[in-house]
Amino acid sequence: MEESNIPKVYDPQSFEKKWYKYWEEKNLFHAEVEADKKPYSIVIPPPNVTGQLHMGHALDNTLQDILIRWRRMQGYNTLWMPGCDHAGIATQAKVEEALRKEGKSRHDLGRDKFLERVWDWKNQFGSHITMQLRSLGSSCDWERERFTMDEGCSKAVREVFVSLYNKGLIYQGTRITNWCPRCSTALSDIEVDHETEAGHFYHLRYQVEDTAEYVQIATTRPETMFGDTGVAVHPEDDRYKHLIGKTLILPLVGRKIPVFADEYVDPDFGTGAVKVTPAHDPNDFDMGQRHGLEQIVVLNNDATMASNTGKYAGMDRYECRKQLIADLKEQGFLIKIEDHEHAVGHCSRCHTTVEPLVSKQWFVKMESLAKPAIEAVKSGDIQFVPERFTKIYTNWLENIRDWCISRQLWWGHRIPAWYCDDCGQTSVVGEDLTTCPKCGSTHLHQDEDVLDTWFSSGLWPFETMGWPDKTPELKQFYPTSVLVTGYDIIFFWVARMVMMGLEFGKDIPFKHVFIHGLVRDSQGRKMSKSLGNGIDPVEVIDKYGADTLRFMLITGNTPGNDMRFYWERVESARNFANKLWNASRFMLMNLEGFDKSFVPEKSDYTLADQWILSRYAKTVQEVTNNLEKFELGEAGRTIYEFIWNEFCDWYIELSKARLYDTEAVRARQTAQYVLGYVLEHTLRLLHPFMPFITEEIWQHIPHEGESVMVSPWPADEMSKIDDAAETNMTAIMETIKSIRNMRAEVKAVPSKKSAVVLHFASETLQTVFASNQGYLTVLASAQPITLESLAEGKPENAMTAVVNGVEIYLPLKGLIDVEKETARLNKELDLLDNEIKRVTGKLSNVGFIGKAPAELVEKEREKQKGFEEKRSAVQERLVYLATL
RNA sequence: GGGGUUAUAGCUCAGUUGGUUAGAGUGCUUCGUUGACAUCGAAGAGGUCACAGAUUCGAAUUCUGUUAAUCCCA
Repeated sequence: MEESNIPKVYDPQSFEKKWYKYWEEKNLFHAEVEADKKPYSIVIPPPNVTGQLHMGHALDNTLQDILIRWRRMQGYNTLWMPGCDHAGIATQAKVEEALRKEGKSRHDLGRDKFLERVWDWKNQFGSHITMQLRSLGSSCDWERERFTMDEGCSKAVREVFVSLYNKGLIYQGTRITNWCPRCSTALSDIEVDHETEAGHFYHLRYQVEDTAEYVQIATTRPETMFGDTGVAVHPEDDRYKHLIGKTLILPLVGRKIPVFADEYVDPDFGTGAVKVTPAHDPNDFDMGQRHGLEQIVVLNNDATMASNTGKYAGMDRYECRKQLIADLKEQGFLIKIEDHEHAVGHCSRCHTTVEPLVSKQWFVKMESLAKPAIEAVKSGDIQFVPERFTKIYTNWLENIRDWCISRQLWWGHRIPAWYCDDCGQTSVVGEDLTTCPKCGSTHLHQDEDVLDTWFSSGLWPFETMGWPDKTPELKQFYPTSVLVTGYDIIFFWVARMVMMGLEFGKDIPFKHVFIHGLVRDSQGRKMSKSLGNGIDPVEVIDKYGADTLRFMLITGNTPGNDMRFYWERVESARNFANKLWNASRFMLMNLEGFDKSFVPEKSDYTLADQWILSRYAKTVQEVTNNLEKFELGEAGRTIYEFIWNEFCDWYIELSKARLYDTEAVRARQTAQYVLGYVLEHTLRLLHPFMPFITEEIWQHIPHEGESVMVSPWPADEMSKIDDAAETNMTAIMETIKSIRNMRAEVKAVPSKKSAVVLHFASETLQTVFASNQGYLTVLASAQPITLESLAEGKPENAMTAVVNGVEIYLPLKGLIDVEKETARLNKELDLLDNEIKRVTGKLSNVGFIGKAPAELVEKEREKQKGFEEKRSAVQERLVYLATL
């Protein structure tokens, strides 16, 4: 039989690990392909393999786990596919940092040895984050765990690369890209964060050849001057029209560059004359293409000045700027320096200022891939939750530019391109190449670069299911049901998965995209390492339990919005767990004599039983509806309120009399039954949110089955809804509150009971109260209780309150404080007057009567009646008081 | 420059197709512990729903504008 002596206080440490192990041992997370079962699948947003769990992960995975556990209980064949991302730059940087501590660089080791080190690192620390996900309770199918660098994913990546290349959608080109001097690699456009910085406008003097005239050029980056190959002006700019076609002399350098006209130039910006450096600025690059200008690269990959910059060669870019300005000033080329705010690009990984740089890179042509991806969302095949993110997504895709996918790193999927040293042929093939298909030479070398990490992440929904093979997994679980992720990676990841999914998975990768916000600190700042304001979710789990963290994360916010982390909110969630814990304890302590086979007859149910069962049934409906709408926070709040405000605050109290009376066996058994039914079913409702505590309690109380996590989700409880019981119980509860209120007003001694007289408007209500008056005694300290009809004379020396259909009198032994009582009733009168004024105004408005739904008008009429009845009772009382 | 989000109780936030006496948690005040829980219970104070218009019989909720905060894109 069940154990009844469970600890007095909720102690998550004592059972969380145990249950996770139990679920894994019973293999409850695992999904087999079962063609006849309805599938529900989610692929995890793969965390960085060497990373550690932060609040964002905790939120993201809690949301996924709730959906997965809920659908699993609903009977779906449920797959949550876990895995990690190899995270090119981040992981490589970590290993390089470790090497640096040994005084080495990756170049000292060489590519192969370095990669061995990375794999060692991955094997050593790679399971760290998945262990942390387990401690959160994530019910992932660990048997299927994947890694973006594993064999299957590598195969998929090659397949996709070769296919896109053969379709002409991948090409190699010498173009301007963003270069991070610290990471020493090219970046895609979205890996650059633009920030407004305070900088300067340097006004320089460029002399017109063979004249005394000069053109004033304003630049924010004078050091790129060495790469200038022209100066552009707007064709309609009268100030410069006469110079178009003329030649300028580059200061200090003496090189000759042309003046040309281009619509791009904004005559109102700066001086209206722009120095053009095609190798170091994207706009200048475009102008250079239009006008056939030479590209002169003047910066090295580490952001020092190139050898073609004379005495500045080797200097850091900023050091050079300083020196150069000094030199220009000295030689009279500097006109002035103005303060100027401008947007500067930073590496999203390391925050170093990026350099736009011309280099040879691989690109994906986006236009034809983006089109169907836009269409899939516009047509509603893929739906964003909340809907507003649709616009963000489509706007980005509609203005998309080609995607630079090559990275000058070692850790990642190496580009499957081979170059023939003899004939120069480039071959892109799926298998490692040893002979040149063109000339048969064996002198080949593979492209040194690796692919952008997001290239393989983009294949995640289908590469994890065995693509390119036609696996049963793909057939059953692709497309996945929903993707859960933060709004910060819609471009990086979501959009790319949609494009790749449509192109290669031959279908959308997921039906819904459920977007959440960021978890910020209590001041609303982003949690970050540099600020040191991050809260470690593992610390919260250790101190308060995973259930507490989960519940805290999903309540008190709405989908798509950021939230703040407060320890007070953690405590509040913990208190809720403790409340549930103790409610269960209460039940276990009163289980003696429990008969599993006992089922009450309809006539056995008390009003309180009918009420809580009805409330429970409505809770099931509401929670299920909210989950279907992805309103997980609302769903959680609904269960919270049911458990705390209805089940604990009222039903448990109402059940006590029957439980303590061991003589009336049948009544006691009915109470045990209802208590057990509601608690056991409520635990199921709560299980997706708080898996551990619900399992721990569920296993203690009477139950069927091996785990609450695979017990059926409550459904079809409609027959339990009983509106009459709810109305009657509400009247009793309102009456109890009124009596408590009055007792508090007169500072009644808590241990002493008060006599109460109740007058009823209807006989039915009087009967209901007659058979339930014990509740008033226990919960409102009312005794003796006199029940009379409204027609009876009113008690004279008494306090008064009115609830719908009931007038409540609290006769006082001594004289009542006429002044205080009058003030209290006058306040009540004011309140009622306001309400009556409002309702009457509404009801005398012909527009309202005519246009509002009849049901609503009727409701307002009833309200009016209720308010007026109360008012006259209060008024009558005031008249009486005035006579004293 | 373009776009998004937010503005409701001291604080953090709910309020989902327009109709509630505008809610919760936390904090605050008063009272309460021999039988689930002080990680608790009871009672209470606290809001011109940012501002100005518009639509409507009716607006915290829809629309427009203003202000402030914040984010994304360029």
